[in-house]
Amino acid sequence: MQLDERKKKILQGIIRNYLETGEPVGSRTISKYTDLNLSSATIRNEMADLEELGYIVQPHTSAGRIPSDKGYRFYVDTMMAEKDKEVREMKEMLIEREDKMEALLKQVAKVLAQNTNYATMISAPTMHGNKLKFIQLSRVDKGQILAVIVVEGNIIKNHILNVNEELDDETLLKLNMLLNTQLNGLAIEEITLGLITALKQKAGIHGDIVGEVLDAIAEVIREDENLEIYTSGTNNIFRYPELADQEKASELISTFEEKKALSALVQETLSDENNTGIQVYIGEESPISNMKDCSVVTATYELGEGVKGTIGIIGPKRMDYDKVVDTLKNLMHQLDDYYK
Amino acid sequence: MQLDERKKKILQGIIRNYLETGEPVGSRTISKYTDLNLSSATIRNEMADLEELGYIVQPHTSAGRIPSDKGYRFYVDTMMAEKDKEVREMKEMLIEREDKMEALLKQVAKVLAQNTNYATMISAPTMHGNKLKFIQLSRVDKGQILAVIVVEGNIIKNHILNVNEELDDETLLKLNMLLNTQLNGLAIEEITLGLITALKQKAGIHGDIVGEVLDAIAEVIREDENLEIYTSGTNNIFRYPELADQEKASELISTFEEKKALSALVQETLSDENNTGIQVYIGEESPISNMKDCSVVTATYELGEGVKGTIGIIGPKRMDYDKVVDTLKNLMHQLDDYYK
DNA sequence: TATTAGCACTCGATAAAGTTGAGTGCTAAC
DNA sequence: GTTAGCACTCAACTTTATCGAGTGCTAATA
Repeated sequence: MQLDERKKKILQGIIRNYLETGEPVGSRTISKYTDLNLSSATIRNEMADLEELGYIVQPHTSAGRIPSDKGYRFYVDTMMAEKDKEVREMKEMLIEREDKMEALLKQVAKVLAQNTNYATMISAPTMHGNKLKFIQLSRVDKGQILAVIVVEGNIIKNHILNVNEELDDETLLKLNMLLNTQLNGLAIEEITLGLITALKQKAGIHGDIVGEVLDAIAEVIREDENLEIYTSGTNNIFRYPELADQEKASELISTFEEKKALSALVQETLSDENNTGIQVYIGEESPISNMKDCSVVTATYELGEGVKGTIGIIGPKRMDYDKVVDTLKNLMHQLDDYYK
Repeated sequence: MQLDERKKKILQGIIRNYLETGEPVGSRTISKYTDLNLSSATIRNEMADLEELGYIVQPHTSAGRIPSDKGYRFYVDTMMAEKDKEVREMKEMLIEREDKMEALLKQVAKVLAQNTNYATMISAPTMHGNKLKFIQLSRVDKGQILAVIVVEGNIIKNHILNVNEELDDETLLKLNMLLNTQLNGLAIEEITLGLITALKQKAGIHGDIVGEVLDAIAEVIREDENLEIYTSGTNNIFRYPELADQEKASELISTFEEKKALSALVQETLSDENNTGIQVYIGEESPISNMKDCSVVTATYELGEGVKGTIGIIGPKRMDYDKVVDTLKNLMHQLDDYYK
């Protein structure tokens, strides 16, 4: 049995209606709701077929039908390339520019949550494959050296080193020269053990400090691995009764708080090769088991030169996929423009 | 009518029992629970008195009694200066040192939440009254200058300035010298308009850049005003049925997410003059209206020289005040040791 | 052959009625 | 002052009844 045009229309009607109301959809509703002019009895027959095909399910014997994961998948896959809604409000809100990446990301998460009424997350861009742009050592105190490390994409990391020896200005200058000439322009992966040894040797008696700086750089990478994730709109889950019961809500909220779990989602999204930009995970498809009752829509944004991050929207399975996808697309263009 | 010794014992019994069970406490329970050897009838008489005095209330006619805010207040005020429990586990967890303040604070919030089973928050230390320690301008790119600002307490802020003019190394060095000699050691409040004008004049044609750096410093302060707050254990509120219904949970969770509201709490705590270190807000006493069904215990920590922050524990009114206070005291010692 | 009207049936949701039991206040006796 | 005893209260829970949206199936219709 195949999905003919009429079945598609009915399925679409069921899903649309369910997205709106969150209640199981009965045959009579569809009979009136669609422009097919069929009686409820006919619809019932078709619905029985659709159920057999696995697109819809009955929560209990005498109830209407709700979409199965397969049904949602069908809907998302086939019926989504149309609309072009305005998200002007968002544009305006984003215009309050923020120079700091962190603040910007938080802002994005917030605006997105407000706009969609779903929970949102955004990961800070990882600097995988990125190049060191600048290193600066400064003495801030006796025995304390501040190392500032700038990576392409203007991601800045600070690190304070405690040193025993007193360093005079001249030595510091030399060390700075050395580090910058040797390391700038290198991708983090390119800093090999051989290079490190050579560097230490050149630094002579101050090899220790060079070692510490390199450790700091390594730490920057390590830190980058358990990446920063900002969330917002967590309490939106209470808008959807199917997620709002205590057990589920508690689970979801702790998932949001414990960013580690979310990073699985980020990794999954970033690692996808044939990435068209936007992905939809429905129910069990999600890499996070706690989200089996949710759908997750993710997008990858890029701030030039491989600096990539992920935006995610988490809501009930009956989320408004059209709107969410549009919103994300729009947002990605915004970000592109922003870091032009 | 006054609280005699027996009434105190009964009140204490009621509160203790209620803290444990969360259920209204009846006269028979107290009759058995305490070592007073009184019948339930006598207890009933005493309980009627305690109710009249406002220390306990009946949720409905034929139920046991629960403590009123006044009852909790009495309990907290009088019965809290004794115990000395071990919080060894926490000590161990904290030993995994983190060099970055931010990570440390997050860690503290998390450990605290795990230890107490309440929701926790911690504010990053404000640098009110603090002194500039070090300023460094570096060229990271054509037309891009990185300004690193270090304040006492080793709080580091980065700021990228976009400049039109090309700056050569020598000029940069001069500017660095100028800024450091003129500004280092000054409290942020001491940078007056007069000083700014003088600085710009000295910088000559590069006055603009000095202006921008000062703006950045100003921004550091501004940023400091809407301070960083880290939270953890939000989902612990689901452990307490009296907070876990949808409406309350949703409100509380959005309060936690919207850090602005929490900052009211921080301000309140920090501004309290006769601060003995730990404060308890019961129900309506809290500066955050959404928390009228909670109790909040706050502590002020200090990392030397006026760098102060706030730790807060938010739970139900029937929270285990003894344990929480102990834990906080202990933690404050830890932090003291840490930044000795 | 596809569609539809009709009907008996199912079953969650809601309401109504009944039951239980912890807890109270009051009184009278100790 | 303390306590035993008793009638009373009332939230919580259980049981029963009712309702109605929705179904599957059958037979009639176009």
